[in-house]
Amino acid sequence: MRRDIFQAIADPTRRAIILLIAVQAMTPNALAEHFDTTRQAISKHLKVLIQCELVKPQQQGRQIYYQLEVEKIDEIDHWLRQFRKIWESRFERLDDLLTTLKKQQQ
Amino acid sequence: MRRDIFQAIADPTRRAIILLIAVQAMTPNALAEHFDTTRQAISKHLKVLIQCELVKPQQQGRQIYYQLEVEKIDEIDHWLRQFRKIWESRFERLDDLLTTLKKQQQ
DNA sequence: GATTTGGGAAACCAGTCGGTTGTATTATAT
DNA sequence: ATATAATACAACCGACTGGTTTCCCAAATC
Repeated sequence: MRRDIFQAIADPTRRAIILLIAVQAMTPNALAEHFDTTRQAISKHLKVLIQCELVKPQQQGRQIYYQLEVEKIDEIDHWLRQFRKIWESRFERLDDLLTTLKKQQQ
Repeated sequence: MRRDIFQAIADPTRRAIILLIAVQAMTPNALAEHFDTTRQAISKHLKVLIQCELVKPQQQGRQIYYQLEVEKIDEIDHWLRQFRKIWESRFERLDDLLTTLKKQQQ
């Protein structure tokens, strides 16, 4: 299944998970305590975050600490920068954007 | 229905729409030409974008030009800044720990 | 006034999502 | 060796998503 970071951060629970593990790596149980859902639901969210490489599991005994892959957050930044670049030069070169978009779709 | 900007930009077609109208306001028909879907599908995407105030319709005769509400994009930036603040303060805490350890060695 | 054109709204469909419950697996503790 | 704890995995469910098709409305054109 195709996962991308924008889909990953679309869910508010996942955004909260990201902020939590930004402070320190955490286990599913520890994370679940901060939410009003089951541990299994959190596990599913973590699975999504792993699939788009935002998060990395680190086994430690029978516990699994999930830690953030910070660099991945830059992909959001990248899109924002692309957007701002377009916005700032919005009166020039619509054609350039169109060819860029076409390439990205391929 | 509760809409938020993160859900809005989760869809790749909507992200492309945002980039397109960042250059200039466009009508649904004009937008649809750039995608492999029907005008109605694009209209639905625009509806989502309107609901979370990323886009504003502007009637002009029987055509409706959709234009971007740029400031709204800042909400993404805001979350990123919040995230980075947390991430950086994590290292500050590490620094504190390290200086504490250093003091203890002296 | 009839026709065409730009666009919205509704009904429908298959696929996905976020959640639950239940079961399986593995590491620690007794 | 057995019990317990931490977690994954699978099946299921209702809600939502992105898409299509069909229909309707209003503005422009003839």
